[in-house]
Amino acid sequence: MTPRQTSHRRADAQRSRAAILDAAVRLLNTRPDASVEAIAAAAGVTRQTVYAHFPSREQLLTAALDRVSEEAVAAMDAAGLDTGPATDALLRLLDASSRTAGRYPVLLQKISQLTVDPHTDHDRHAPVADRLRRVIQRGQETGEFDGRLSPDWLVAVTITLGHTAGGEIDAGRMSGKDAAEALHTSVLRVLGAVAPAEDPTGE
Amino acid sequence: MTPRQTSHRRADAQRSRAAILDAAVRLLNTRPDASVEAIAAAAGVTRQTVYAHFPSREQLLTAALDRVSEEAVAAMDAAGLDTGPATDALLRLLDASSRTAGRYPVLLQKISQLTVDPHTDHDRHAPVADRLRRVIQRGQETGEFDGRLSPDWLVAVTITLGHTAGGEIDAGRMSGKDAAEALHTSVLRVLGAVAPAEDPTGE
DNA sequence: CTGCAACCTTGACAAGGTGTAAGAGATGAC
DNA sequence: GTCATCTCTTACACCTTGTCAAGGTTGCAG
Repeated sequence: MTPRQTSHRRADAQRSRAAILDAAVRLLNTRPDASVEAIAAAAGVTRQTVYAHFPSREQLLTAALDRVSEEAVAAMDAAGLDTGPATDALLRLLDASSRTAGRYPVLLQKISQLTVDPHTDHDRHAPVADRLRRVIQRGQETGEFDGRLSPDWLVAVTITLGHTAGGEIDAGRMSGKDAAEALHTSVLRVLGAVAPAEDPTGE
Repeated sequence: MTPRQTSHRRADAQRSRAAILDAAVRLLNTRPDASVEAIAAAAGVTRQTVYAHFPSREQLLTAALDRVSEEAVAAMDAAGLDTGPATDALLRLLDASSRTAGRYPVLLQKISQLTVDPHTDHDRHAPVADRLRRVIQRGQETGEFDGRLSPDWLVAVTITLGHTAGGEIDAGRMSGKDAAEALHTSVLRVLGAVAPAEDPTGE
């Protein structure tokens, strides 16, 4: 039953899989507790077909998150992490992430935090975290950022602050512009950025 | 059916309610997806009795969280928020919160983030957030903290950073001591604390 | 263009969760 | 000791996840 994906016949199987993931991302983004049946229906497929591709609901969610994660990673890579001052690269990276995260507010805000397994979650965020860590480490080596806090902690903090900013926007407590500004300032402060432009976009 | 709690007979009803909440906190802390039946059993009560006191599973979780919240608020109030420099008061407050949060790691890490309603969640954290805001505002007024970021944002950031530190501990990626140290430093940096002792506990 | 393997679908089932209901029994307040 | 209040038992309807088997379609190889 399980499509073997590596062998003989996979044209329509691949198409089904893509349709399911597509529907999953779309539905879960507006209703994180959507049932497998609802996702199947939105994909124009039967519930059993979903189970033919994904062994459990959780694995389906994982695959959907991975898809979003790939999109985020692509946007980050397009931001040019290794060019220019680390501070600038980091801000570009934050903006790129914000744009992707802004496209899937509910999905990232809710689902990514109800993962059961801590190290599964860690693995999922790894590609994103790696890029962040690279920039942060570079900044620490060049002296742009303070080196007293460990890169791992700073990565976690940066991601968390990004989620916080997104949450404030979603809750309607901050405008997108204010949140981006507060996020920039806060991240730079935590990083101990020297000569913190403090607020390059403001007055 | 619903115990009226305000009128005539409430001795054993109150006792049942307390036992249920007690069991809920205890069980949910180790298994956030515990069923109502499991909670009822742990409380020495039937599932229907639980439903006699709490109309739905979600309201039960809310009540359990409120109980933990009260404990945290009590600990915070005992920390003496209005005495001494705001920086010291804030650090005392963080430690008090950490101690309470450390007692309910899973419950706070998981449950408090799968709340459905954003403003319900905001209300639940209100008592905690108010005390934080009071200290932060005091620090801003005395000039101990920088005033460029809004108190509301700083409150959200501080709570979030506390959750992050707790998460790193739970995941085994940081020791309690390291996490507390990183949390102190990070919060003070975001607040723009002047003369940041940077790390009063370390070397 | 025919065959066959891979895929999808229909239908049915078991297990477990939430929430509701009615009636009999136990318990505490007065 | 009485009676309202609370709890228990039993039963139900509904939804969701996950599994199974049998039959119908589709696409690729030859």
